[in-house]
Amino acid sequence: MSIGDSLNPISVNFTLKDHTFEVLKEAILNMNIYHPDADLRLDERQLAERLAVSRTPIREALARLAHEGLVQIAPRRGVFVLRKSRDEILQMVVTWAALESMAARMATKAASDADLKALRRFAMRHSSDAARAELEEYSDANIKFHQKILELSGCELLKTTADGLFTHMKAIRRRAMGESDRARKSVADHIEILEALEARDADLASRRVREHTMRLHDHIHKTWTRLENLGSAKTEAG
Amino acid sequence: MSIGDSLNPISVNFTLKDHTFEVLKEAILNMNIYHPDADLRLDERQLAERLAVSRTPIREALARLAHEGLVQIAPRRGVFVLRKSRDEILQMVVTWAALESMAARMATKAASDADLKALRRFAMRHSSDAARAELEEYSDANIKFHQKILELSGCELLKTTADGLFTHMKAIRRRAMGESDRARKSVADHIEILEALEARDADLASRRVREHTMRLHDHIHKTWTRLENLGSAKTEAG
DNA sequence: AATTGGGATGTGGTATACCAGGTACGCAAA
DNA sequence: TTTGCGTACCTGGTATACCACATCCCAATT
Repeated sequence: MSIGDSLNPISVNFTLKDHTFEVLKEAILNMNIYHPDADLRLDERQLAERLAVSRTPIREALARLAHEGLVQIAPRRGVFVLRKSRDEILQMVVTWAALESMAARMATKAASDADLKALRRFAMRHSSDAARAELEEYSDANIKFHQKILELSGCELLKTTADGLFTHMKAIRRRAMGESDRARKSVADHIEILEALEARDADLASRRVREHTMRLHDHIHKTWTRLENLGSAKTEAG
Repeated sequence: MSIGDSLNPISVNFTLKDHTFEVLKEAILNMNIYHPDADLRLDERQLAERLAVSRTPIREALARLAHEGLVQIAPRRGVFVLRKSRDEILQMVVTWAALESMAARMATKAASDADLKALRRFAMRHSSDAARAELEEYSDANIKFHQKILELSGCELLKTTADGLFTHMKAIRRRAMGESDRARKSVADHIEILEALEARDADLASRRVREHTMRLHDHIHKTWTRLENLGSAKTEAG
């Protein structure tokens, strides 16, 4: 045994551009973009100064954010955080449903029994006291359940593509979870999805995932008439 | 009715970055990246000089290409055109199937009778002589048919997301079209999809689109054992 | 002859200066 | 008071210089 056995390559791929991207993304997600008089303008020079880097990495990070749909770059006018309209959110839910239902279909073949057992264990952890559980916590677990299905499909691209929507879905699901009796119903749905997966029934698993997500779609369609309310929770709490 | 109704903002968003992106993308797609000794390295400075712009717009274009998966940027080592493995191509087909089958489902509700009539007219145009038709031409029509379905879903995000895969799918479909009896079978599939749409049968339309695309998946899975052959057609022709 | 260490060279990463287009505001004229 | 215009300033777009790291080559050493 040589010393090399315990040595792994150091992460050498660190770039300011990537770091800046993460920081900005986090900042945007944590700011209340739906507050009526929130400041949505991002100034390249100001950000550069604030993060103590030059404009170059800032610009590349902003370009990436623009590609992900978080900001809009208006040439010579400014960079603005993008408010999602209700319709855009609905489209994201539909697209998510498309990806995850296909993932479920494939998972009935690709996932091992051990995988499904682990998934069931994970889902059950929150089944008994979902209503009383901390919403924030359950919401995270909820998201994770859906991501797990995407992983179990064995198709990385499905997950990667969904991850692009993940940022938005996280906020959406959290918001919707607190409404009416959705948390309890959600748990029941998850169990049914699990059973379909365990039965290796591709059509059924696919359908249940789709219908589960589309219920979120319908819920948003009915209740989120004005999007400005999206960010109000945080505002009122603070 | 005011004059404003017929006035759209003039395209003032021309930037070198965008233009560079298009040019590079076109160039990459037209080069035979699967040729065993193709030069896959892209040099920022060389490209800048060749296109008579500075490195800045080149870099932003390359970053975008990297995000789309066409190139890989290795810090301080170089930018390389990415060869897709068979497995990655298969994943793209699966993801495409997920998006388009959902689109078909929605199209059964969102598309107007006139839309479907136009789609049928379009599909029929190549039905009679698909086998004899110029493959290149039919392949384009084939892609267009699928894109139309995505459009008819009324969900822009579905189409946008699929467009990200479009670049690759185009090459894949074209390559696969010339093999065995796929062209003729493809036409028959399209007609069946159309009939499901016209019957406003969401489940059926969704299933037929999925199975149609997954047939492409299976075909590739079986026949494309070595990916280097992907680019050989052009090489042999030239 | 094989190995190794250092420097030359090339690459993308970053910082910065400058440019052109866009906005806003104030002043002047009607 | 309203309208028109001009200017000052602000923004992102672009060009360019410099930096740190990766690689390759060659000479010095064993």
